[in-house]
Amino acid sequence: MKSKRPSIKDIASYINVSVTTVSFVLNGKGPEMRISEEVIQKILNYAKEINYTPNQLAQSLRTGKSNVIVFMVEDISNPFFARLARIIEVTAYKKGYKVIFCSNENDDRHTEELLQVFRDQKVTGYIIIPSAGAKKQIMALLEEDVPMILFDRYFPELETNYVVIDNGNATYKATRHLIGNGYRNIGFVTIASKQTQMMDRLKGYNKAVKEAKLQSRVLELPFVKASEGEGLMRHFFEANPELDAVFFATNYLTQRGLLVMREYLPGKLNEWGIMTFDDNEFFRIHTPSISAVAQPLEEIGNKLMEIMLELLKHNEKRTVHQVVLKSELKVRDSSKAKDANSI
Amino acid sequence: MKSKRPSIKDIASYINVSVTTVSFVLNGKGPEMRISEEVIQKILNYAKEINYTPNQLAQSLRTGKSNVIVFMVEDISNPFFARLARIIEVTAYKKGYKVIFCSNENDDRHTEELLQVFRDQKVTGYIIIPSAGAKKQIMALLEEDVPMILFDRYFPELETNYVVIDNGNATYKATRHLIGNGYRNIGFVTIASKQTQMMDRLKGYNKAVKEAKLQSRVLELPFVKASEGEGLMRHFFEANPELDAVFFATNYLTQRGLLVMREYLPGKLNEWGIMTFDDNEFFRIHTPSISAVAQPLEEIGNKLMEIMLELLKHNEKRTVHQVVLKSELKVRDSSKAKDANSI
DNA sequence: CTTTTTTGCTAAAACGATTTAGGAATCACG
DNA sequence: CGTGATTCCTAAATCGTTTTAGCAAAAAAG
Repeated sequence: MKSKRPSIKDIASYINVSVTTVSFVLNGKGPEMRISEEVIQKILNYAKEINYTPNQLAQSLRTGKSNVIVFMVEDISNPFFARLARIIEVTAYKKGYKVIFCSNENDDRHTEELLQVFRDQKVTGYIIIPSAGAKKQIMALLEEDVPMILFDRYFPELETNYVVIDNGNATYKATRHLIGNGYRNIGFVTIASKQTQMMDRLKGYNKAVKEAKLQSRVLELPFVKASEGEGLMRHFFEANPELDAVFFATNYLTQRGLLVMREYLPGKLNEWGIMTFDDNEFFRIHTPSISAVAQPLEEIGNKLMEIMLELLKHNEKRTVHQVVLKSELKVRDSSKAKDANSI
Repeated sequence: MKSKRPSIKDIASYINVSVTTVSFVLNGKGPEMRISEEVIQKILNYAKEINYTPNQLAQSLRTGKSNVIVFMVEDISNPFFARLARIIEVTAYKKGYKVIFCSNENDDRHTEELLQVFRDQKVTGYIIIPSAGAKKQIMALLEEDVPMILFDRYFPELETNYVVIDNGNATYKATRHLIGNGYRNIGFVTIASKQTQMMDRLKGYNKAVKEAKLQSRVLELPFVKASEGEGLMRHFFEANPELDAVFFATNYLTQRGLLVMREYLPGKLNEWGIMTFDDNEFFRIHTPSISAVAQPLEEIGNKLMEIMLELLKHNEKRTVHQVVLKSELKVRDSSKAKDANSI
């Protein structure tokens, strides 16, 4: 019952031609190789009839290409990445590629280990959020000349393909929105990081604040355990009693921050202006609903795959694809002028 | 520069033995095959020295095993699945397996298509949340006798491995908890589904309610678009003004439900008892914080991989692994007796 | 000193494709 | 008719492993 799946050989012997011929035909090289129309048709028909699909392992072994795309993010359980993964998945499968997801935990060694594994697998393409110090590994990949796209962040010194968003401008605008709604002492909570996306966000905030002649109040959390981060946030909030708004630079920080606020400064939850980077379904549900800079997930995912497919088709390294997408400010309750309420 | 990665052949010619010998040694069959200790050591040393790793494609082609584990869920962007994915990922990579994630959208055709793709790939093992009508496909896999574990739900009629949680009991207890805190008219919002996990939850609720001689008030949402679901929920809430608590049977429903409540019955948010199945970071952050039945994610993930590795080692189909894990009730503000507040 | 057994290894086929180099017929042309 | 071009196809190598079957030399047994 468990009949082996048909191979090229089966087709060959049935039609009474060589496997070479069959291979040519199935790869569309029939005409080019001057295989007669008659034979071509016979092969194609029979292949369809027995529902032939090539053994990808064999194909990969021979060609050195595996039809596997690696999608490496910081942490696949982060909703932002998970949703992106979903979008990537759909297009990839449609085009006959499989996707391997993995999380590098923003750790360079981990990144390196994973890449090592994949190198052995002749992975066809990489979509990567590089960890902070992964420049070396990315350069190595560049040298290997395998299709690769960075996203979320990139190394300005490297000529890589990338898809990012306008972090600076988005943060600038969101900060201005807060200012426009009457907030004057806006805290900015971010993590200490030299990575492009975080630097740009900080710059955007500072620009808006300076333009408005307001004071910049930044808390740069060292990359620490959640619990410690909460302590530092609390201290920051309490040490700056004049704060009337806070801007969290990533969704992760917002989660922490909201908890801290509810715990220690419950009154401020509805009083302060609150803004976050990276939207999330729960920010809509939260009371008050949280205003957010929303990354255009669909667009990012589609763009990534568009570029990837392009790279896979004709790997012309002449053109580097560098895309910056616009993000959208979702204005919700948390950033509206509170005058009405503050009776 | 781009030196080819070493193959078994390189080792063979360097040591001056046949590839057969090298293969035996590298597969630990040296002693068994009576390769001299001296040669074994030479091979192992050299292999380590040049940092040899086998070409998995070739290995897979030859052995018919691909070292790829498929992890199929409803929707990888659902936080519950994403977090589980993360846990699976860690163990799998540690053991030298790769994981391919995919989403079947709880759609049978989609499940079938995906499985078709994977069958061609000689996937080593499957961890699957089956879509409602995927019994046939699961049976087909069973026949192929490839390692497979279902989770979250299963088909009682099929003798498959599975890992699930005690849906019935957990819901029963959570409902009793609500009752114990003084709630008397508890609505149960679920989706119309004959799948084990949903049926069990409904049963658990009904049991608790009946035992307490309370009335069962169930809203079974047909599987519809979010927007329609919200309309139905709203109607349900308004048509049952005597409600004083609501139990959402999945995290997805809770999201919708909280939005509906905030929109149309804002007063009830702090008044009603609220309980949800599937915990989530945001339920902690929410005001009021939402009580939840938390699935033991770590345990589920670990158990799945434990069984999978077991199956991969000695595929003895004699024993079927069927595991039911306990879930934990996280009591938060939303289910505490509200008497104090209702001045 | 044969014969048998054990030791220590290897040749070659196989997995299922792709691709290079070329061969046999047929045809065209002078 | 001889030569060259064209048409249509194929043999065989290759990718990097695993595995079966077996061989030569040394050791043990008789």
